[in-house]
Amino acid sequence: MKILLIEDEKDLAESIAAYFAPEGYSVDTAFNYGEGEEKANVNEYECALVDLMLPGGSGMDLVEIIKRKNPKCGIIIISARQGVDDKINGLNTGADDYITKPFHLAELNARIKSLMRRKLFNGSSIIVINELIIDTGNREVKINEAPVEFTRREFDLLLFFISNQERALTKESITEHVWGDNLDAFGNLDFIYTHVKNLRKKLKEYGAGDYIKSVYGIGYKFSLK
Amino acid sequence: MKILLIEDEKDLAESIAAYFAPEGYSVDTAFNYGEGEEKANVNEYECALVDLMLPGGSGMDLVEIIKRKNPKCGIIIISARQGVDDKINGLNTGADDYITKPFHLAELNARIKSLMRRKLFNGSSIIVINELIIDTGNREVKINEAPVEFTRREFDLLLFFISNQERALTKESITEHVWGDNLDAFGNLDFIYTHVKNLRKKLKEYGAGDYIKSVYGIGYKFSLK
DNA sequence: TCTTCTATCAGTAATATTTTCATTTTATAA
DNA sequence: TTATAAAATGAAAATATTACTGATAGAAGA
Repeated sequence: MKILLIEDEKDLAESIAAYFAPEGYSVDTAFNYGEGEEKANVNEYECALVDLMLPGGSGMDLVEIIKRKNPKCGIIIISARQGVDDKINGLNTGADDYITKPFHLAELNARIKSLMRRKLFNGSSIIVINELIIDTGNREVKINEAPVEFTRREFDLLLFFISNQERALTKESITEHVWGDNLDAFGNLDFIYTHVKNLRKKLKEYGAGDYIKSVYGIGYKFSLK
Repeated sequence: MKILLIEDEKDLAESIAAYFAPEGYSVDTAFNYGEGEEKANVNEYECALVDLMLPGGSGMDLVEIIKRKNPKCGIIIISARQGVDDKINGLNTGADDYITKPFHLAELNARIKSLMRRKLFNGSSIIVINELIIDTGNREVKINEAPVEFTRREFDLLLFFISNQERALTKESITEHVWGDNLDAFGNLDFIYTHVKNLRKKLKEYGAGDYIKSVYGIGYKFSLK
């Protein structure tokens, strides 16, 4: 996910960028108004973090510019001010959330996740399929109300299945989407068997239905029927 | 739960009241010394949040007044000062906890919860867990009747653990509560390992049980089982 | 100053995850 | 039915992640 960070305190900007790198976010930093405007116009971001007090102009104006250019971009205002008025102003110009300094990066992270969730699935990223409840944001799964731990691969695999329900998926396409392209160009795909096996086992263990069907010669199909 | 908030910064007071309303706390606000004294004398509160710097007098005196009137009332000092001396003074006059500005409402909330938990143990500030005797007021610990010295961090860590028995605590939440916000924004949490190590060592040395369990991938859990 | 406490680090251990592999079972077409 | 390819299975090896330890240097207090 691409994030635009417009913040003149270099230390803070660096901390944020460093914190989010392992989260898989790529953070583009602008240190003043002009830089922020330029980057916002040139690139497409899914999320922008905008400080209100910037050299060269007000963050509030940037919020409007970003929103006009790409209405889908989620915007979080960062501010040192405490007043409630600013909060209302910020949200009225199109920002989606507001956080005041000082803050914990963990909290900023939570807010970004929550925002993305709201954006992506018009309200929530929680997918309910019979006895399965999948929270794509927190990567948490519940089966019959009980929380169940899935490994990274298991979760991604499950997610790929449920976002392609009732369609036969080739092993090639599964690997491509779940494992990405850092795979030595379609050698041996047998490891999928093991992962499907583990996923099925875990689903069965907690009493979920037998949704993952094998499609001989092709791959698999997630089907409720 | 009834909370008395004595704070002259109106914005902050409003934020606190607004934050706690949905938590089910009813917050009474006083904006200066006199108002605070009057409310404390008229009503019974389970918890008081007292700013040290108040128009009309020192919050420290209010702490004594409140404590004399109702010794069961939990008191958290709010202060803009950074010094440790203040902290010690505050705790000696009868306050139970101390939080410095600026702080996150979530942290204040956590401290109130934790304080209430400690109070509930038996009304006094002495917590007995098998061979452990912890006096939260004097910050003294006895193990099998023998007094044992703990450093500040060790004591706070132990206290946080026993206030959250049988619950897995993430490293993040531990740092947030024990180290507070004077931390360079949640980079590396490895130092926890050392403190847990030292705490475990000291407990073991004096013959206490092995109560601090590791929870792989999460953090720790204080458990008597 | 000297001592104690705290934080950081590197090396090691423990645990979890992913992949590989040999074997067995199953499905399909001739 | 039978030959064959595909899929499932369990175990074990290879990786990756997380936790622990001891040493140490810097910070804070006495």
